[in-house]
Amino acid sequence: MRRKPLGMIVGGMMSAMFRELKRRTSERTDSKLTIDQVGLLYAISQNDRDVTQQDMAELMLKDKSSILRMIDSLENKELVRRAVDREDRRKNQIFVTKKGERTIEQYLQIEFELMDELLDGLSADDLDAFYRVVNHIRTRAEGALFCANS
Amino acid sequence: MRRKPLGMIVGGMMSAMFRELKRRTSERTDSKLTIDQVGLLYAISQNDRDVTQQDMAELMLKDKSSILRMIDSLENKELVRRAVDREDRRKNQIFVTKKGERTIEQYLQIEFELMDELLDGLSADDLDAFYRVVNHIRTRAEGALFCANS
DNA sequence: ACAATTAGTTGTAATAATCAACTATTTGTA
DNA sequence: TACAAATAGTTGATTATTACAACTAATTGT
Repeated sequence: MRRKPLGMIVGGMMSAMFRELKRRTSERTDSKLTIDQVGLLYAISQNDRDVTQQDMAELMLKDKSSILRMIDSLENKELVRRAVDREDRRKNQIFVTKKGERTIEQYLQIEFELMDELLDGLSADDLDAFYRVVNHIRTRAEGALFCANS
Repeated sequence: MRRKPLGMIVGGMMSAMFRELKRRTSERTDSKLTIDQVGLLYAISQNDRDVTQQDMAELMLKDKSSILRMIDSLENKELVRRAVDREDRRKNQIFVTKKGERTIEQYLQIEFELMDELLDGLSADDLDAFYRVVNHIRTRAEGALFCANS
C-alpha cells in the first residue's frame, strides 16, 4: 500500500475549505474579492511597518506586476490607497482605508465562523500538533526556496 | 491577541510548498504539467472504476468544461485517452496511457522526495494528529458544501 | 559623474476558470 | 410507444490571473 502525496491530501482539504469560504463570502458580502485579494489586504493591515508593493510581492510569492494589479483593483474599490514614500520616492506605501478595514472585519468574521465549524470536535492536543506541523512544513519549504535562490 | 485565520496559515504553507514543488518538477521533468493536471492524472489512475469527465469534475470541484479542457491537454500530450462508454454512449471513459503512468511516477517521486524533506524531524504522533485534523477539516468542509447544495 | 540597482509601471501573451447555449444520448413516465 | 426531463460532453465567449520583458524614475555605490 503506497502512501498518498502530501500535496494532494492537503490540497483536497484546501479546495473544499476555500470553496465553502468563497460560497459564504459571495453570499454575505457585497464587495467581490478573491481569497488572494483578501489575503493581501489582511497582510497589509497586519504588517508592523508601512509596506511597499515589492514587500507584498515577496510575501505573497508573486510577481510585482501581479501585486500592482491587485492593488489597482483594491484601490479602485477604495479599500487601499497608495502614497509615495517621502524618504525613497521610488517606493509606494500602501495604506488600508477605513472602508478597507471594515471589509477585512467582514471577511474575517465569516472566516472565523467557518473555522469554528471546521475545527469543532478536535482535541486541543491535535490542534496544537496540527499547527506545529504546518509551521514546520512552511519553514522548511521556504528554506528550500531560499537555498535555491541564493 | 487575535488568532490568525486558518485559511491564511495553511494557505501560506501551501504556497511555499507548491512553489518549491513546481520549481523541482519544472527542473526535472520534460512534460510541463500544472499541479492540478498532475492531480487529475493521479486521480484517474487511482480510481477503482473507470472514470468519466463528470466524475472528475465532482472530485476536483471544478466545472465540467474545465475538466474537459484539462483532459484535452492531457490527451494532446498522450498521457490519457478517451473512449466512449459502451453502456452509456453519453459518457467518456478516461484511461491513462503507459506514457501517462510513467509521467505520474516521475512526478510522484519528486513529490515524495520533497515530502520526506518537509516532514523530516516531526514526531510520528504529530504527523498522525496532522492527518487526523486534515481529514476532519476536509470532511466537514465537504459536508457543509453538501448541505448547501441540497 | 556615472554605472548599477531598485520600485513601480505598462504592454503583451499565456493560462485557467466559468457561464450559457448547444448536441447526443439515456431515463422516466403518461 | 412517445415525449419530456435529465445527463454527459462539447463549444464559444468572456473574464481574471499571472508572468515576462521592456521601460521610467529614483537612489546608491564607486
